[in-house]
Amino acid sequence: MARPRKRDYETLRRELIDAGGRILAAEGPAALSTRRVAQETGTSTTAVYSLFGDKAGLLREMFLEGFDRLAAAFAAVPRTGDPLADLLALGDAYRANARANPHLYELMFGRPVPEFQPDAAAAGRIQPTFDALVEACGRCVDQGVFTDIGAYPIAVQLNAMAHGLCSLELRGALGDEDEANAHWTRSFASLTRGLAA
Amino acid sequence: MARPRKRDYETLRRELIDAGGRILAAEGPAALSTRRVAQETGTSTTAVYSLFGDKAGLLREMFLEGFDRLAAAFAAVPRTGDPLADLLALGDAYRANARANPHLYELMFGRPVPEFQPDAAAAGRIQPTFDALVEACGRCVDQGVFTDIGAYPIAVQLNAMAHGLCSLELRGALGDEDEANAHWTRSFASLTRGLAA
DNA sequence: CGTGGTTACATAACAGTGTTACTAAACCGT
DNA sequence: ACGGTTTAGTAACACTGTTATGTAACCACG
Repeated sequence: MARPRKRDYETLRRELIDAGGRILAAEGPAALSTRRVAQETGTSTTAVYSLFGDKAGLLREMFLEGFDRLAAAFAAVPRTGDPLADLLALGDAYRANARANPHLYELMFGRPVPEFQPDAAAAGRIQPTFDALVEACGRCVDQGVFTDIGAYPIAVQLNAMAHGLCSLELRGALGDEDEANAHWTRSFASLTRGLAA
Repeated sequence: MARPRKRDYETLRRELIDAGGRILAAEGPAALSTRRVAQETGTSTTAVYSLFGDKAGLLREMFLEGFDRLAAAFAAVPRTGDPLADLLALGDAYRANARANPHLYELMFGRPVPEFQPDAAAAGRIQPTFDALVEACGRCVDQGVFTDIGAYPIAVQLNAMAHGLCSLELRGALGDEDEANAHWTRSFASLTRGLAA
């Protein structure tokens, strides 16, 4: 009935997203063009527009891919009997993910590409990963580690601190890796101490 | 000896920077083009390239303009006998400046425009405003408000928290203004409590 | 009082971008 | 075999940053 697709719909989709991620990581947002990702995957710009509708659509998928990776990193954090340690482990996972995918991190939490800013639907995908943080905070409250001002406000504070530190570190403002480590541990020590019961 | 300048060198320079700021605030980074700022100031793109060398050069000046405004906001914060109150006032000034100039804030601390990222010289201009924060932290340490882990590490923690909260708020992730206010006060209450002696 | 030289400025061209018509190609039901 | 329908690639449009080219304005000098 119709001309068959050269590649599987899903594989082409993934190839384009991956190519975008590779270009973004290797050469930054300025090099990320529809022609480039199309050429990189051996197809034409039409693919981008039929699959994603838009360059923003492609960026949206890369954005979501970034959150999938973060969610996977969070899921890999074990749930021990020490909720505070779990919380700090989540922070480490957040940081490691940001360092491993700096450009995706910028795409997710910065605003590096003017063509795209997360819509409500995309922002909704953030929720699950944030829920993991809230859940861990809730366990800290339940076990009396933190004073109960609500798990959500606590999560916001930790999130703000983690994001702020990531921003500074990715910008190189936290010195070398040892210094950055020290800033991270000190910062979360202060904050969790202030949150403690 | 030569054709005289239509406008004063400095005034044209300022007009271009202001036009850039206006466009950035009104229509976002996507609308910020050399043709546009030139047209807006009644001149041609040549002015941008002869004065700033580059679009990145114009962005650089806007970036520095943003820091000048932040520095002015910091300078307007009075120095009372209560260093902790002064510190919180600095935080409020930081937040107010970010809310008043959201696109400049993105240019300064986000990475919204791919054509430009702050070079070392521009980054050096950040120092004075950060020094004001370090100084206030130092006074807190001196008066025994904070445990002495060093004024600089303390400033980094406060800076990270402030930037993290600003990012979340500008993204609309902190709810309406009342909720955002609550998050700000709670967060700095926790952090300063954790830093307290 | 011309006139040449030097500088300022504007226009237009170049390469590259996102985006979208248009056209060719390939399959499958008839 | 053939025709209809869907896919995919090409090329065009309007835009971007950037640069080269041409023109206009002034002043020193003859």
